[in-house]
Amino acid sequence: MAGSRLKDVAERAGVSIKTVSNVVRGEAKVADRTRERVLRVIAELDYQPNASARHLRTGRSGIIALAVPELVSPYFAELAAQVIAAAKKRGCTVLIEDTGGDPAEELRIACGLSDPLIDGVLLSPLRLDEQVLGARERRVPLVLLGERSYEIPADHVLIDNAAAAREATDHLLSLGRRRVAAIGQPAGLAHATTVQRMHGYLTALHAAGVPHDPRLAPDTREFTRRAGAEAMHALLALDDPPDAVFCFNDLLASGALRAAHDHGVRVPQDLAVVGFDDVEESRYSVPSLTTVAPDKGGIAELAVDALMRRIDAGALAPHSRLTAGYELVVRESTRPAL
Amino acid sequence: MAGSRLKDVAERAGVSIKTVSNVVRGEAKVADRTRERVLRVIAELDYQPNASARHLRTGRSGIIALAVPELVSPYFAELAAQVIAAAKKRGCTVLIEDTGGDPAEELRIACGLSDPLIDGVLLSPLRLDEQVLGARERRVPLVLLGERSYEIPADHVLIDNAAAAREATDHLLSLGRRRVAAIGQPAGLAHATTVQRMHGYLTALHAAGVPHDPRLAPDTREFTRRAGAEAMHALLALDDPPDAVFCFNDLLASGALRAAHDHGVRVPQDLAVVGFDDVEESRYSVPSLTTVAPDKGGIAELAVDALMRRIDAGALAPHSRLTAGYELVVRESTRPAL
DNA sequence: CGTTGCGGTTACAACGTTGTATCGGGCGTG
DNA sequence: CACGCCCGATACAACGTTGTAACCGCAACG
Repeated sequence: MAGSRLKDVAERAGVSIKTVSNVVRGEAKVADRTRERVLRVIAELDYQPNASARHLRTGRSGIIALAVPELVSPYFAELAAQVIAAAKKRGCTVLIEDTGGDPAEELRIACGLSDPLIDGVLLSPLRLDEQVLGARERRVPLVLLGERSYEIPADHVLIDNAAAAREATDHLLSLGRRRVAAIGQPAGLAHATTVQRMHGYLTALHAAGVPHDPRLAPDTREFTRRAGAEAMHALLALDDPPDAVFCFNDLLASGALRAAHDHGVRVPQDLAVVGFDDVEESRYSVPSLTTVAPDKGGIAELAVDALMRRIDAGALAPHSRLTAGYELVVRESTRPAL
Repeated sequence: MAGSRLKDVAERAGVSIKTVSNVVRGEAKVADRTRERVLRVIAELDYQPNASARHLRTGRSGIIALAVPELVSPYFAELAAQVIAAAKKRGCTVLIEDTGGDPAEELRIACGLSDPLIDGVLLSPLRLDEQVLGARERRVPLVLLGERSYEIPADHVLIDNAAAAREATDHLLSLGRRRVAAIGQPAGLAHATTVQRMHGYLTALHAAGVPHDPRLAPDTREFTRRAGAEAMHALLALDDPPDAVFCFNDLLASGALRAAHDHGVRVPQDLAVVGFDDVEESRYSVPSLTTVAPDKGGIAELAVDALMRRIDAGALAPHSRLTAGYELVVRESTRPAL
């Protein structure tokens, strides 16, 4: 039955409630004979622990929240799926929040949500100012996903965006391209991740002795297909348009491919394109997209582990900075046709 | 402070715990003067009700689960975002589960998850057999998303898949195409939604006097880009290949576009393509995709409303069958180039 | 033979909330 | 002036779980 409690099991097994509780959690010592009997009754009654009562007593709910800027963005959807899997492996459930990239919403979540049921939060902040974040009052265990520009008191999991961006740009340069554009430089104040990618891009250009033309790194409002298409459109309207472009994510790249097509520009012959994220659709686009593939599974595992450590350790333990891997996946958008 | 309880508020306001509880929920009568005083203290202490304690007492947690076959599938990600928004509007939170399309997992979820914390479940079953579902024991309030072939005792929200599929096929026929293929017919036993779409496709062919060629509706393992590409590949290898194809979702269509490109087949000139779902990427693919756009917002609203009614009404209330709208969006993949 | 120690078990209280029953006092009525 | 009534507020118990401390019987030890 659905509504069976420790008490029911205890009565039927002829032991005390606490003994059943001990068996369920495998904590204290229980004689083998007793354990077997209890386990049998548990199976018979299909006993399921009541999460709320447990939480009320222990302060642990086994629920963590994952807050992403946009769930409809394929990268975050893929990441969310990985986080759910990683959490399940560790016996907890994930509650997904969609901040819409709104800083107020992000702060609300960093402060523990409306819901005090949450054990901890994985936050992928888009625009949230790091200093505001550092000053937050309610200290819900928190792990940040993504690079941070400032030193802030929180664990975070990241990939080496600068190195990855440099590798992507190097790849374009190695094809002999010299007018290498970048799409993803934000109009206003910079998101830390973006800064890193821009930095990697500039470093690669510099190392190759290619001067940086600011017109090749147009301002980009958002990380969407539309914005990518608009930026590409503008780049192709230049007197001396680029022969390669590094897009800061795959959505931008997807929009860029689309715009190139509209202009009759051939990819990769006239324009080589590299993205970032390796979302699934990039393998099937026309042409398929060369992209930096962050190890999403690794990010999820590291993040969930870090959060669980933080939950156990309290706010005092030192903050960690964990780095996951990445890989440049070369596909048609930078490979000469056969 | 974070940890303030009814008791703290009560002491500070000089009233009993129960009075504070009454003020918080606005249930029983409280004198205006008392209410004001209590509200002021609540604000001062930033009191937040403890969800677990409340749930323990009332049996309501304010958390509903949404179970989808694959969160990484853009359609489900977009739907999930809509559901989260609809639930937030009604003051509850959504816990997302990824069943991986596994019938056992789907059944587990339909039976109330491992987590009895959940008030109710929105389930989008992929392969779960309806009769098994009807026989489930634990009656967690449940609303199904998607068409059901059998009469089963559960609320469900759907769109008229047969009519939508017919409209999509009619559109292809109206372009003068006569060898209209369909991608999405499953190999094994049929998913209800798929049956409906197949039915709509056949109805349209029949109404137009076009004979049905079974070779034009190849078996499809999964609803993925890869499967779409494979199916299209097979179709284009026929002696008399199709001049149009209706794909049962946008992922299949995306794969089909990709395969057409690989074969040097031009879309829409040589092959017109229609998808289903209207996921965002379909607006930006090359060529952009004509597709059936279900009203995802409407589906989410209807589903959450239905679930909340079910939670309130108990298992006894009659089951409802709610229909959301859809729309055929015509884009480049069926529109002659300018 | 009494004491100590220990493995196994139990009783009890608490977590924060809400439903039920009760209480007190001011008011209108007989 | 005594009575009953109703509004507003309160005390208490319960929801299902777990931490703490106590308990019991038995073996080993002094």
